[in-house]
Amino acid sequence: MGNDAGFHEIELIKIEGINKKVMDVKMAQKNLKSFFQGFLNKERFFVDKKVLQVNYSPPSLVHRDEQINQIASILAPALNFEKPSNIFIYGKTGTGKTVSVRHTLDELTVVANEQKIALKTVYINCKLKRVADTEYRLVSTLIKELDDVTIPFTGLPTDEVYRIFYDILEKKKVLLILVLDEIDQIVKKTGDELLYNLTRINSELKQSIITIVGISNDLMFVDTLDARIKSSLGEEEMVFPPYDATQIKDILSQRSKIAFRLGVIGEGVIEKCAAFAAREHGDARRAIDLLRIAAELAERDNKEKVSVDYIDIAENKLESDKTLDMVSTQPKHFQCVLYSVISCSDPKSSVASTGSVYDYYVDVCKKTGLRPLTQRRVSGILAELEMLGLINSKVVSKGRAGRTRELKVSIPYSLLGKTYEILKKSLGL
DNA sequence: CACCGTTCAGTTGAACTAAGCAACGGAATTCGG
DNA sequence: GAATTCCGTTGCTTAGTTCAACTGAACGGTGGA
Repeated sequence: MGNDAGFHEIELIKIEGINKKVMDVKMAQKNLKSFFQGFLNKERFFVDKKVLQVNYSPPSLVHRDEQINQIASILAPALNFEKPSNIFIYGKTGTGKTVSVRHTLDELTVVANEQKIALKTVYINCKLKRVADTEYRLVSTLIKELDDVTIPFTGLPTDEVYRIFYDILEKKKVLLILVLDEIDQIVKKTGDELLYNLTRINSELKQSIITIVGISNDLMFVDTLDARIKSSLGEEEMVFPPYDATQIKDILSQRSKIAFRLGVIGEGVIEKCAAFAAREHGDARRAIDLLRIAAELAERDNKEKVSVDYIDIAENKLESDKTLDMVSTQPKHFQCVLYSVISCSDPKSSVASTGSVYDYYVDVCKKTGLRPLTQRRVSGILAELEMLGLINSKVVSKGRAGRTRELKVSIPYSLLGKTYEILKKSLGL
């Protein structure tokens, strides 16, 4: 082969590199110490950061009293161990659906505990891949939440899993309030069998009761259901309207009072956050994230206070973190397909056709040693990527030139380069 | 020019397959008496 | 002889494959005005 010499050379360089690295590390460690000391001594922006995190449930919710009262009055019969109606809640992301439900359930649980009522609430997000994205997996996570019994992740008949669930419930004699967040996702993917089975179990239960609280972003969701299920399930429906800018402002000021040290939030910062988020169909979660990230960035830069400029930076970071994270956590083949879509996009119109993408994909697979999947599967993967919002597609017929999906990457242009790099690295190209 | 059948390049639904797993039941092995 | 271990069988889920029907607008041929 004759590359022995070269090999040694590389080794030598490596060793030299390591020596250099050791020195760097020593230096860095010295700096690191002072860095950490500085970190401690510095006046921190945050008093209680978790107030601004996603799963924080505030003690009181502004601008959702009406909805909370409604949920509460629907669920109140639970306190007499009577079955509350099932609820279906619709609304765009960040309109406070999840928080409101959680808040109400927390309060309800407190009262139920005082009254010694066996009330149990379980919250499951149906979108989570590999956790609750099929009927089997959802019921098995449900069981795990309920009784900490682990169900094998494959091998059992779904009926059996339902039976275990049924037995646990019957044994426990509880009133279970089951919150299924993003329920439209799982139904779209696996059909409405799940809902049917849950209602069926409910009618068979003698000792226990299940009430389902379904949360969906898709207003049309209920129309896609079978009429039988609709009638037995959609007993109560609620719609959460988006927040307007002033409401978001209220939410932000309420939270920032707890989260931040006094005076670190600059003039107009909250207003700007609110305006940004209101522009995006009143997404309060986004507004909160924006504020948090802006503060984090300002703090990192050793600023006195959070200024308005940081919100723009935060906006970019928020967007990029979200997409880049999503891209890097996809399975290999998904990444490969996405990479192909980006590569095949016509520089002018930025669209790609399925055929060219597939050819390119097969090439990429060969290069990376991946076994290429069939076109059918790739078609499915493209559909899933579209669900994730990474690409846009439209089926177009081009007459004699056949039919195809026009694929368009919907990753913002500013992130495309970075995304491309991540994909390349992850695929080993 | 209007109309209509053909054609292309995928799309999409359904049936099927392989891999990985659990439960079951019978055979083989071990063990204490 | 009873208890335990081992092993093959069966049946399940899930991801992916195979098969085939379906799609819809441009193309191109036909006939009528």
